[in-house]
Amino acid sequence: MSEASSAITEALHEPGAKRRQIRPKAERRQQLIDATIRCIAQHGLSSVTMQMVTREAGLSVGIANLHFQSKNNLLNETLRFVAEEYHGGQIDIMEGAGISDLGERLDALLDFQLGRGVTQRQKMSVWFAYYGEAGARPVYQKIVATTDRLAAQKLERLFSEIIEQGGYRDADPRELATGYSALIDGLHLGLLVTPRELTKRRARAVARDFLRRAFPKHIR
Amino acid sequence: MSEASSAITEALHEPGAKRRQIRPKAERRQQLIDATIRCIAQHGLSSVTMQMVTREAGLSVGIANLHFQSKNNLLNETLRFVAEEYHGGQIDIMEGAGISDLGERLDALLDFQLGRGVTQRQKMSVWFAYYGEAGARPVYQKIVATTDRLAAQKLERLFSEIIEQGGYRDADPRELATGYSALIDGLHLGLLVTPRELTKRRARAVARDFLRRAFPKHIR
DNA sequence: ACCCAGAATGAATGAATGTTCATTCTTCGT
DNA sequence: ACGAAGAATGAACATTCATTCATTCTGGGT
Repeated sequence: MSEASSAITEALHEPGAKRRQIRPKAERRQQLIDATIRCIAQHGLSSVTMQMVTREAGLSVGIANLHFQSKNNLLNETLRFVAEEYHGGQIDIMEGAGISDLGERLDALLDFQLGRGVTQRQKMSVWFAYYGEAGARPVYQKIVATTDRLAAQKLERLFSEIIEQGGYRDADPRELATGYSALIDGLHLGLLVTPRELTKRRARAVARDFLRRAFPKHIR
Repeated sequence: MSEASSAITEALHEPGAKRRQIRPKAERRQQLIDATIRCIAQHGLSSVTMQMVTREAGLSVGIANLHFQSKNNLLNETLRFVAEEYHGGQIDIMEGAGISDLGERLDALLDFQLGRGVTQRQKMSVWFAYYGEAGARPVYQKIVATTDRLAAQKLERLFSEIIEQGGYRDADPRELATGYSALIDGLHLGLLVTPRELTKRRARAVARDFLRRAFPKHIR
């Protein structure tokens, strides 16, 4: 305190002084969404405040309502972003992603789902924070539903191809796809809630085991 | 308003008039926990207020802080109740429950996990509402951890017995137990978030399929 | 019939939070 | 160099919520 602002002009040049910067709307929006994700992960969806988010973003409180109209809208857009990032990544892999061998493609999918990018606590926290509220908020259900359905269809098709290629008997692609998706979700949940019991390595092994039982010729 | 209380003594006999009742502490606590569950399911954990809960319970606002010391404590106790109900039910079945045949016991477990009692939207909502916050609140992790670990051990032991009895090769009880638990959690999540896509009937079929692949001699 | 321990009430309180908006500041085109 | 468009700020405001506590009421014991 004692060393602060001996002169007003001085303040602009002080170490901690943040110069007001003007940036395009899109950039600020992303900045705020990223800050929201970090806040949800650290404090939980129910205790996130606008002040918290804007401080985390290094911005003032007014700006959030400037770019998003309300807190609710900011939260919705954040969910949309996370959902599209997650499902979008999956879809890219399932559609091909330069991998022609179906077994390898499955492996790539598993890597994405339980690898670095997605399994960061941050993203998982956000994911389940919204899921937790989804029962009471149809808005959240609707936001996820679109991309979710698309990803489910792609997975079903991939499984279909694999089943045909491998000539697997008694394998229903829809049932297996539902099971696999649920298994991945459940593993994410375990990683989040009981990280002591379930390591990322074990989660991977469990998921691979599921795939191996279903498609033994394709996985290891 | 116009017809209300023409005389003070009258008020006590009016149709809507609720007479103050004194009940033992334990009963009031349960009453409040039940109301909390309904409120979380209907409005979401983040928008539950004390006024909401006490109104739902048909009691005054002061009483919640009389029996639980704070809102946080009420929420903690509610989670503890739900966790014990769910895991306790599972453990009872796995420990025997009068069913000697292991395959039938597995079926009973599945019935409990995806049957009427647990799959009620109410209970699922509550379950995942807390999970959503668990990443940021170690308290919730700790509350669930105890019963959760116990249930996991019992499941592992049940699977061990089945593996031995069936002489299944390449079946690791721990891995299978982790996978099955995760699958059930994931299915619950699907039932909650996308009830249109996933029916209870299909969820059951998916879970049975998992068990059949692992223990073909025991399941159908 | 009466009494009192303690259960129940709800208005009052203070703290926290979302939203607004008058004002300040940057940038860019001219 | 200048001015305008609009990006950014944060103090102020209204609302909502958890918590408190002085007061009222109930029912079992005597």
